[in-house]
Amino acid sequence: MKTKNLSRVTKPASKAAGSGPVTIGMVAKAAGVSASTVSRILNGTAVVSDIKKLAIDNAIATLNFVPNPIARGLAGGRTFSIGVVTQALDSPFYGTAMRAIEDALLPAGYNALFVSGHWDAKAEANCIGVLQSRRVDGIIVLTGRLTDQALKGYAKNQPLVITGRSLKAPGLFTLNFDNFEGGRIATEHLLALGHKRIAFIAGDAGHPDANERLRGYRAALDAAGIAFDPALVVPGAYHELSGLQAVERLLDSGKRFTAIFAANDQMAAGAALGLQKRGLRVPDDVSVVGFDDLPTSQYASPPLTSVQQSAYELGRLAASAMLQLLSKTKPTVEVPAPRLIARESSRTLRA
Amino acid sequence: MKTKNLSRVTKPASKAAGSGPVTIGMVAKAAGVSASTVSRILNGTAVVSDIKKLAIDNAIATLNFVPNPIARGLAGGRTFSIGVVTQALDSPFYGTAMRAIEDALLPAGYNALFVSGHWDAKAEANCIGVLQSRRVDGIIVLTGRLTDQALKGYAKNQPLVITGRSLKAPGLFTLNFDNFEGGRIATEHLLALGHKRIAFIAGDAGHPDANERLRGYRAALDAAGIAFDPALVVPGAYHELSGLQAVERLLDSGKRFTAIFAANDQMAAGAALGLQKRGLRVPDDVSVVGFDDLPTSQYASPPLTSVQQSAYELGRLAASAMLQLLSKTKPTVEVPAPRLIARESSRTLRA
DNA sequence: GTAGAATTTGAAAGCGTTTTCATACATCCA
DNA sequence: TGGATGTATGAAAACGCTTTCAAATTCTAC
Repeated sequence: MKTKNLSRVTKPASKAAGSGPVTIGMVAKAAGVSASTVSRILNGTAVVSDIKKLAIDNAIATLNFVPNPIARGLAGGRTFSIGVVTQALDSPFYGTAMRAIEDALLPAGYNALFVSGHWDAKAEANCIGVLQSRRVDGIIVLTGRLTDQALKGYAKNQPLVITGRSLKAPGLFTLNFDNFEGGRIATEHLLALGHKRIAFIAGDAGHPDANERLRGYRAALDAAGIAFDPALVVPGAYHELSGLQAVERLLDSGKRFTAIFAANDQMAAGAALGLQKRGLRVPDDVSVVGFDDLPTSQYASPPLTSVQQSAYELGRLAASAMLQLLSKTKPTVEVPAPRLIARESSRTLRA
Repeated sequence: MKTKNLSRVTKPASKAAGSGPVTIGMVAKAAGVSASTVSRILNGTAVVSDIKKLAIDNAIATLNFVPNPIARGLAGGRTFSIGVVTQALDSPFYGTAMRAIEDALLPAGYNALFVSGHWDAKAEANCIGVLQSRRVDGIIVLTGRLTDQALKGYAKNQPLVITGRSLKAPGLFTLNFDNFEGGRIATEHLLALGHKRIAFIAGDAGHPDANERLRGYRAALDAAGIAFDPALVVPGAYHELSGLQAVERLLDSGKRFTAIFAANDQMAAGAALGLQKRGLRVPDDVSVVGFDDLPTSQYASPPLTSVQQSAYELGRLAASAMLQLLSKTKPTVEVPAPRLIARESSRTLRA
């Protein structure tokens, strides 16, 4: 009764004389050894004679045995699952990163547990609580708002990989994309096209990424000998609507500009729409550059020039760093440098 | 050593005299009862005297006890986790559905385990295997390619909720969006605007949704007394690029058309881009209608007319159906009817 | 050939719950 | 008052695995 709906796993309904799922004990019996020995080869925790190993491998194969992760978790303290705190399950950027994480973890025998923090430190803390209660073996935090201090604390409980910041602590590995450089090259691109009045739609101020991108924008301006004009910087919130509103505010202010650099692609899309609503063409009247290079940006109308920040790569690296952390080796991964993908939303300034 | 990195959960580091996580035994001792009794009030499986209940509740609160889901899973056969087979972790549509599922499951004490099937029956079967091995209490399959037969089989092992098809079997609940009606109203909308030559960019042929949408398109045409023209139907694959390619094929064929109905928004976006690349304006030269009403479609240039299929609602309903299934009540949820959201990508046919 | 070390193995003790089973009371009705 | 019911509780047995511990075996070296 208790185990009624826990059936054997891989083959919905096949041989296996007994009833219910096949256990390590059944394998042991079939192979003529003890359960301990089976466990040992399962985990590689000790050498067993070749003859027994063969018999066990055989029994496992014929019985179609799959170890029960729940029992494994209870007994061994490892669940072979990695918690992933993402900010939004439905974000195109993080979605891609999640896919990469899954792709990297599954072959290693780990499962990912995705939860979303909704860009809120409190919710994130909650997420981590949930994940810890599920006894995940490690946690990957995609960006997020938790303080460095809190993160360091969590890292004491299980390995932690964090993107979007730089931090050093035991059991913790950070993976930081060079947002400053990204902001710089995007601005540089527009400058090279002859633009001098470049508006910047900022990201959320509480967000380190956003601030770095702004810094990059200013650095490029500086390098070109163009004075920074605060009136050309408008706040945004990383979603389409805020990009649209930012453009309206900009236009209403009467301030002149020939290009817009938005701190992410979603705002850039909103900005492009806002421009078009006011009868301005992209890129003929105003050039637009985004950040992130979302998959859809390639198919926007017009296709959006953007700073490539490969979400897939980020996720992949985060996952492999976690795997390395779990195997007690020092992670060696490194985030690729930002790259500008020029498309049709930006063009040389018309004379 | 073994339990070194499994710490208490909610408060990173606080009271709790002993070491490591607090267990049901510690609660029992603190409350002066047996572990069985604590378990009983935890699960509500038996009445306990008010006096003891109070003492236990108290002990739980002060010790900050959180039951270990792993142990619960082993002993009780329930893991309080629901597996979700999505097709793509990074799809805007399914992303939203996943968010809804998480939103609905978390308050009920359940966690979602997301895995992706990549639109491949074999991969999906694999996913289900993984989920079953994790002993999830139920599985939600978002659309997917598995056969009805296979699904019925899986439903024998644990409750199953499936979207995108209609099927009856014990332990199984389906949630079907009316794709036929959606296809019909989208086409009707274009007809009402005066269009007569309406191209259709189809979805993947192996996909019931896609076929239903096509059926709806044909039905609307029929009702308007317009002959169906196979040359106006081009295949697509539900992503932007395929929409773009479909338009190119259409244009190259020389076949005349004044409107395009794409079987999803992503293809509609690609189609709009393809049109613009060839110097055709949307909606002035060609009207475009999509399907799904993705959040970003509102901010496309121009904003896309689409059939609203609320992914959030779908996810929410799937989750609550699952919860009902788990509590042995017959699910009562029903999918809302399709609704057309008219935006600027479609307009009356110019004389 | 044997003491001692090294290696392979199995029995048994957990891991933290749920659940069964039996016990100790309280309650009821005649 | 006494048996028959019923009800609240605790002890102990699962759940399926890992891991410790000690025994059994094999090897090494003198």
